[in-house]
Amino acid sequence: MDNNKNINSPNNLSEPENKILEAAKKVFIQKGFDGATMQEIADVAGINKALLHYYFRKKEILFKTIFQQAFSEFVPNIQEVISSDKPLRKKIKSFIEGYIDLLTKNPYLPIFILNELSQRPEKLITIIKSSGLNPSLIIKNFDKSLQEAGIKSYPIKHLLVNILSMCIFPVVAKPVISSFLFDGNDKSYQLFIQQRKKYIYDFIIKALKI
Amino acid sequence: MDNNKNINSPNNLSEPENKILEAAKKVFIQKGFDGATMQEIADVAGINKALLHYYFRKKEILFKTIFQQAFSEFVPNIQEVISSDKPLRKKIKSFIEGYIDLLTKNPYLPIFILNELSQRPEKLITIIKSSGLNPSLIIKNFDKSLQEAGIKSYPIKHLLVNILSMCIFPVVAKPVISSFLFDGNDKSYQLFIQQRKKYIYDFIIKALKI
DNA sequence: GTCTATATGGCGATAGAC
DNA sequence: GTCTATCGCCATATAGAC
Repeated sequence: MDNNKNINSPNNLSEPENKILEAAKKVFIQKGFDGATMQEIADVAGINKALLHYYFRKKEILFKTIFQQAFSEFVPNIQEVISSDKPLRKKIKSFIEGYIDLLTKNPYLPIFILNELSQRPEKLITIIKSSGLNPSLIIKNFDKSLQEAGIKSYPIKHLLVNILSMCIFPVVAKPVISSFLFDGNDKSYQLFIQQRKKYIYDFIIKALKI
Repeated sequence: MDNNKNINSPNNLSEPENKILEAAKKVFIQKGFDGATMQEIADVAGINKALLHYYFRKKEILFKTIFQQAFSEFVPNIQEVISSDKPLRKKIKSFIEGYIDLLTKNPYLPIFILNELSQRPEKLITIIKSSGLNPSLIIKNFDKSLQEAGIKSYPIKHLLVNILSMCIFPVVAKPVISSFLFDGNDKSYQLFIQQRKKYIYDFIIKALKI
């Protein structure tokens, strides 16, 4: 029996379980699967290694739990935005602003996801497929919006990838961009990212001639 | 004395040194610093661990050598393209096509660079700074081209990042894109990447109203 | 230069007392 | 459930024969 329920917790997990997950998230996202150690996760969680293995029998099990959680955070409420009944321009604007805010709050998330996914595609692809994301529905809704706005000349998958690229890549490539374009000045880089809300939007609107 | 020079080699390195570098590149790029082992590198090179340490005293030294080499491959001849005297549209077109070809040939390169750079920014930033890339010169030349083409309304750094994002991100995010947009079909994904040469170009040209 | 053998340490994982 | 102690393994790195 679990005599250690945390009544104040929003989920049904015991208190150490929550501390472990929080610690594991921090360590895995910062160092990746190979770079993270169970010892460090235990230290951050304020428990010892043995207890870690008591709750999550293997490193891989703990990792997959974290990865799944991270992936669902990384995928925003795009479905919601796209299927709303706002005009197309508003939809695009909301999506960009929301996503850049999300990325600003979780700058390590995308590179973690993308790197792990590159190194263990087979093992992780099932996890991302069970994320509840429905790409064909998104495509369908987005396509409808484009049709209504009279845009037929640009393929929707490329448009979708263009938008995502321009939002995510600058966060993933922070070290290069910050160093080469802003002399390592973090304030300038952060400002640049915020400015992108406007400039990505402008770019897309002009490209689509809306 | 080095009694093992490889006369046929284009560089000045001994034969085992070249085999080691080739093997290390393959392993490091595929598995990252933490995931790679000296044993595997030695195996791929067809030598033993001890010899590895004879030539490169520490894993980190070998890694930095590979990283530097990888980074200079990852950074294309952008300088050359930008400072040529072709019209702006041609410059943009050449750059996109050349870069996508480069990325198609080396699809693991960008995620390797970006991930290692995220995890060890301080240690690697000096390496990328010594890459010979001159960003302010590129900006300057590119800016001149834009001025001549009568484009003043869009900030150059954002434009530069937009172009790079749309080229690089789809390669970095291959597992997600392939799985979600193309049902895991690699042929379809590869075709998509090739199509991007045209669609990225179109997108930019329209956005800039050239 | 190249090898075998080994030192040394940290890793994931488990045993077993409490 | 939580701890200390420890196992077995594999990592980087070195010693020393040839």
